[in-house]
Amino acid sequence: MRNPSSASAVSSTSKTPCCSKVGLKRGPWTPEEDELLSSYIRREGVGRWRTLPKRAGLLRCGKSCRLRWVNYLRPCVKRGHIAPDEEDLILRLHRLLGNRWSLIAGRIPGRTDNEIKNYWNTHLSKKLISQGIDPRTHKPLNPNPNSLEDFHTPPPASGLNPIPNLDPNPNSRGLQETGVGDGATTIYKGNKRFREINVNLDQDHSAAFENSNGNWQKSEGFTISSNLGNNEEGNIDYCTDDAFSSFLNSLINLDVFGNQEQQQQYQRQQQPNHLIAPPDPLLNSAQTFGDGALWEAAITSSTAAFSHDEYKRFIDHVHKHF
DNA sequence: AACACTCCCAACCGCTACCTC
DNA sequence: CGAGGTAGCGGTTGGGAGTGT
Repeated sequence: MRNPSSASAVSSTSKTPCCSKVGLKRGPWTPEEDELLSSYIRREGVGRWRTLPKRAGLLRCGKSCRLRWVNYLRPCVKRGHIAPDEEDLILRLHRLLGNRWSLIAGRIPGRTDNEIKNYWNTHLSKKLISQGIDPRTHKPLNPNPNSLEDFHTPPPASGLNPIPNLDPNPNSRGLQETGVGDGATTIYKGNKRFREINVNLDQDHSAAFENSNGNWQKSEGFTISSNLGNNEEGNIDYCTDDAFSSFLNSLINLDVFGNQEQQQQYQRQQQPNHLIAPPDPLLNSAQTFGDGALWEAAITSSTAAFSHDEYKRFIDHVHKHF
């Protein structure tokens, strides 16, 4: 969209981005270019982005082609408005993960990191600010504890809003080609890059609620449960041997139940003469985890079989924000 | 109708980590 | 082990659409 001129000017700096080469087109993609790229990838598959443009007959850099495919042309990309349940999930994931857009996107079927990032920057961050919440830390902008009631938001009209059923068609998101939207996402643990299979949130939800009816304390201990690994169709929706994924989902589920507890507490408080501000669903877990002791215990438990370095980056974030 | 302003989001940039030789 | 190439990430930009005056 920037620099809609057909050929970019070569940067005057020593940096020479791949698409700044003379003769390569930049700016908005035309339908013809989209078709060229789509048909080529349908034929040949993704990968080798560097040489793809030439082979596909495109006057674009590979980087631009990849972005166009990942963010727009992939069949599994879901267009349209972010649903309220998706928004709720983004908020919770962002509080857990920070600006790890690709990691967040990997858990919201059909949404790209770019889309989520844009939505966050244009909608959710402003929404949180309007509620008096720091969008970076999810903590009150005003640290004065006496002002907590000012930023508390009323509970959702529909009541509890646990991790939603985001995708009515479980087959609509598959394990496809490699790339950001391939049903897997790249995550960083320490200095290592890992490929992580997307979690089917529906499965997680059912597992979470199953636990809630029975023994959801399993989640608290972040035990890596093999029960989460398979669904009835036998699809690999959950990477059972990826403890980090399991751990993250445990956090999400724990977040849900943190909300549940707070919501129930709030409802109990909604008796006459109990005009206490409702708990902010966005702060519940922060409050639940309080000084981070529970996080520490949970992380220690869940990482028993893994090196500390692998989780360091994630834990740093957790400690920073909780 | 014309202009100004704001918002949205597709696309690009710079950086980092991994891979290959 | 180091250099170069590649892929992917988060941050940022800016044109177009929408809205207000």
